[in-house]
Amino acid sequence: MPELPEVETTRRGIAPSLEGRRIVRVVVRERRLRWPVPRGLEKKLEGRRVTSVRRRAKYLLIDTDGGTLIAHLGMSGSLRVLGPGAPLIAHDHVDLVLDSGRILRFNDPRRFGCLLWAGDDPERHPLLADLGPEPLEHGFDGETLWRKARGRRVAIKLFIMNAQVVVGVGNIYASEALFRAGIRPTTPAHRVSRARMAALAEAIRDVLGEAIRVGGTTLRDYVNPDGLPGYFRQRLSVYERAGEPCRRCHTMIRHAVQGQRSTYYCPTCQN
DNA sequence: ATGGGCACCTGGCTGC
DNA sequence: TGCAGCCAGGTGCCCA
Repeated sequence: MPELPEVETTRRGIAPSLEGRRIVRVVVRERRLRWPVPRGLEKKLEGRRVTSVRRRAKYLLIDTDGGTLIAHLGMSGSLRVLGPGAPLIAHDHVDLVLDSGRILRFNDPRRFGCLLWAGDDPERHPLLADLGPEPLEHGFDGETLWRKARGRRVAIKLFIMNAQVVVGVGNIYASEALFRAGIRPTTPAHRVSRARMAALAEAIRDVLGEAIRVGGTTLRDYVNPDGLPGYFRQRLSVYERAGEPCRRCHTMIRHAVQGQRSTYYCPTCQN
């Protein structure tokens, strides 16, 4: 569920409670996530001190003085920081108990998320090794996009959702960024001009940045580590607005399916 | 190498 | 009220 803004909001929410704290106990109630929670993860983590909490793409990297825990929230996962003795609810799969008494609790109804051990140098982990640039950092611009699009006939929406092209752009923000850039989602990637790729890169940065600033998008069940929703939903231009008027030109927003996923666009503003 | 489709899972909503 | 069917913030993997 969470895209980059929701993962970043999660990171900012949990980091202050984790950094500098020691993990005193790890409780795994359900190992069957996207990949099984490794046997022995408890032993790896117990007694370790958290040094930092970082994000790469939609992965959270919890660095300790003895290696790094990789966490992914999948479609329905969340991490919350709770007080001692907080009651369990359905799908509370894993707890990291801290020396402060607080608990970092991983909940994931659909179990598409994962918790994996990366040891030192997590960047070399197979899941992270081949990732493209971070959209909010230097090294991502229209030129990068344009170059990678040479010879690529895939639809531009699928192209920007490809983590080898750029990371962190999921289904909501792909539609939103294409609306802002005025590009039809079905346009083959290699047909998008340099100038429009520049506009698209800027739109991606803008929409992700704005979403982070308001705590991400809550459509159904996303909550940040304090249990609060994100407020970007009311700023969505097209996502889940099929049949409603475009905020810019009042044409009805349209729905389409690409790669078995919903796409939304304005047929007038996006060409 | 590229593109397309499937799989993994639970829960909420819709319509008969 | 019950239930089948459809849909959902992701992404690795298999096949042509």
